Amino acid sequence: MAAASSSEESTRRILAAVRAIPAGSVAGYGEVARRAGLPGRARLAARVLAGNEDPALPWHRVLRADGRIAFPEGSSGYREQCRRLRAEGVRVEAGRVRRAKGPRDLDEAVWGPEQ
DNA sequence: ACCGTGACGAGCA
DNA sequence: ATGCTCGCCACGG
Repeated sequence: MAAASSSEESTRRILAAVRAIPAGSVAGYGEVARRAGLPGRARLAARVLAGNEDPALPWHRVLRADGRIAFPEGSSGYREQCRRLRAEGVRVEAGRVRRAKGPRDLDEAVWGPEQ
């Protein structure tokens, strides 16, 4: 699949990738970018979310690669994201999504729905 | 055109 | 785990 060219299309693809994250699971910015056909463009994914206005977009399911919430702790965005994630049954502790411990498939198991 | 900034990420100390 | 550097790139000043 060819990489997206116009910024408009990149934005469209990134939004589609975010909408594709199932409720109860999360994805990293870089992962979203990859799924959008834009490897290495995590910052673009972040920018797109920052400018999004669609209230139906599940932006709260996107986290940093280390599982932490990207907003500064205590900010309104931080609190809102925490709240929305918990409402979907995602475990959040100290601004970071709780992953089960132990070896597992890195992608699906780590970022998949809480077990 | 240059530079600082940012809802980032991988690598390395 | 924590912190830093560097790569990435769109934007605003």
